[in-house]
Amino acid sequence: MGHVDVTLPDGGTQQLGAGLSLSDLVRQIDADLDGRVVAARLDGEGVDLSTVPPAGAKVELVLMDSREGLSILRHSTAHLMAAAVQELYPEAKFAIGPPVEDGFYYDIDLPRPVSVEDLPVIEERMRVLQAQRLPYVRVEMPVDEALGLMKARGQTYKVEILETIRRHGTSRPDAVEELGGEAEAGGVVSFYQTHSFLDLCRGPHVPDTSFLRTFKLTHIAGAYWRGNERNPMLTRLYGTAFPTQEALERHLYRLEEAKRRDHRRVGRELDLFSIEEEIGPGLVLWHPKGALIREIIETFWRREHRRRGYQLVYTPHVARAHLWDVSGHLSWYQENMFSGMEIEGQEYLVKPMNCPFHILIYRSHTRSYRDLPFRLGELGTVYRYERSGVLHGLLRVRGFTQDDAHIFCRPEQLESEVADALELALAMLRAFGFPEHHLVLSVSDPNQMAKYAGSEEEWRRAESALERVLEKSGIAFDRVKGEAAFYGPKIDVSLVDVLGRWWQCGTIQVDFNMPDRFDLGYIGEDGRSHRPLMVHRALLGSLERFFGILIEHHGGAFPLWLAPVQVAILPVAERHEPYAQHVAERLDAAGVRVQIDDRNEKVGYRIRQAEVTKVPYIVVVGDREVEAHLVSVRERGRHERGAMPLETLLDELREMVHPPGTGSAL
RNA sequence: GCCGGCGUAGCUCAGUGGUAGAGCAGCUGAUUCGUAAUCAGCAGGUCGGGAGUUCAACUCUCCCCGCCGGCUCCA
Repeated sequence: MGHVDVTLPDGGTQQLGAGLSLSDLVRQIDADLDGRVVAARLDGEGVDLSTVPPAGAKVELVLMDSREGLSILRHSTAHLMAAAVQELYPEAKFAIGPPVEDGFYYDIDLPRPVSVEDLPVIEERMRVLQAQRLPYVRVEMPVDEALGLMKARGQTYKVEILETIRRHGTSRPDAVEELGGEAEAGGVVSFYQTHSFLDLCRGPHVPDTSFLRTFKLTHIAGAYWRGNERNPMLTRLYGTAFPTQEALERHLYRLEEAKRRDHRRVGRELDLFSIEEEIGPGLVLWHPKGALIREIIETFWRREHRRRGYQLVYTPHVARAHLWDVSGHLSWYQENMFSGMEIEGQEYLVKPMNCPFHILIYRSHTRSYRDLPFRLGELGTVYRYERSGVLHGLLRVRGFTQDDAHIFCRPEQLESEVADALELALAMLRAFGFPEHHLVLSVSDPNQMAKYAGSEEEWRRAESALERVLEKSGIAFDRVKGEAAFYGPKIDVSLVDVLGRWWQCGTIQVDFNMPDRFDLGYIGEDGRSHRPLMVHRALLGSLERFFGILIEHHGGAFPLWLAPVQVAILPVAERHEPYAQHVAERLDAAGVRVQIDDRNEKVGYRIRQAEVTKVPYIVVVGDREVEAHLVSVRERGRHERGAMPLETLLDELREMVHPPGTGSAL
């Protein structure tokens, strides 16, 4: 018997007896790895462990707890779930069942509706199957044969997928370019057999069900076939799987943590905002404490913008239909606009965006090149019709205030304007406690230049200006082709919150369309009229949404400068109230937001109240403090710091109660 | 919008066809208290809205409103 030499990722080689599989290789390398390796990569291609490697192959083992291994584990679990569903519902038709961020799902066309009560039944069936140590057997066959097989089994969705594959050589024709062509039309496809469930699937999979450790079916949702609402609605069964019980428990804990921080819950508990059915969905009431935080955010925002040469404006909430016709909103945005109202025979529409108003301010005078860059900022409230199913607390609403600005500049000023806007965006986010960001550059699709406003030359210059800004920033960014709006390329800024979630907030967009539509101009050094460039930008996005994110990030325990009540003062008994009043006045004079809690309750009760409402500082004053002119300080989160002179506390608070700086101002 | 679930007091939730309940919050009183809930009493609900079935509906049916989880992260 001969043997083959395989190369391992560490550069070493292993000899493997001819005809032996990768499973044998794993056992040969280290018996401890057996069961922890779920699949392998052969020369970069994912394969099952049952594969027999050819001589000279480069082998990488995929461990269960790696990102890739976890996906395979979940994907295999999705097949197990499908096998269980097929047993319980023989007429079920299967669509797709991929692994996702937190687990996996399978979209299934079921003969009757199922609810969460059915999940334990399916899960139980899965456990029975799992215990049988069923193998995942790979079967390859020509596309035509596969089509015949799936047609015979009535698996209409699989038939559709196979027809796409036959036509395009891949299941996703739009991705052909990225994948570099993939298989030739009329090629071979693979199936995986688990118990009686045979599924069209590229793989790889774990060798058998004993590799699956701990899984849980989580919820059910509807999902359109191929995400298109003209297609039939399928039942999507969600589940998750992990290599260990502890990992599953960590995941469940994280979900609970997210629930604890949910801004809808915290917003109610801390009395920050509400959304009332009588007013309408997606329309927000800012209660006094929430409004106070918003006011602090807005004041900070205005200060930072003035420092950087923005001029702040106010504009109306409605405008004549004609304006929206000129701006083009009526033709490409009308379905998102609140319907119009008629006044004196004229139709008026509620604004979904602020740009036309800012443009008219620009156009209200003849502008000279000396006026540029001309930066207009506004906390502008807009209304947009969002479909009822997508509304979500403060994060997706119908009425919201954008921290909007429009910059009119000369082409040669574009790069520095975008750089300044990006710098401001990042500085603002850092100030609110978000040090980590993600940047995405969206550029045109060179194959579809016809659909874009502006010339190819303008696009090329703008895109390279944005790209240079990003490169100089030193922050990693993704460049996505074809994601630009028809009117110009853009940079999107996402923040990363304490739970590691990404939230897109900021956006900086070049616009080649509006200046043309409104025929904007400026007089250049040559005395002739030129078209200015226009940049739309928002940093926080919308105040409503940003507030929601901020609540969840801090779990309601806002940093000192944002806390609606910064210091709670608790007199131990009635006779200490005059002293409490004195302390409050001193703090108030230093710009600290204080509240005396002199309710007829024990100190412990009031401390609990202050802790529960996330007040950052608690000051207790009783006989000892009155006598020695001290304050007893306690910080949010159970730190009792003992008595200190009022001056000491004042010194500590004086700086921190105010908004932070944002570094380099212009 | 669509699929599934939910809607009882300000909040969290019991109540499976026969006179609407609890805890917290609120109000009143007592207590004057030292670092995460003092005690007692009172008040609070067209059971999301409307129609129907029934001797009788929070409970069963239908319509509407709202909320929650989702609606292509490559077969």
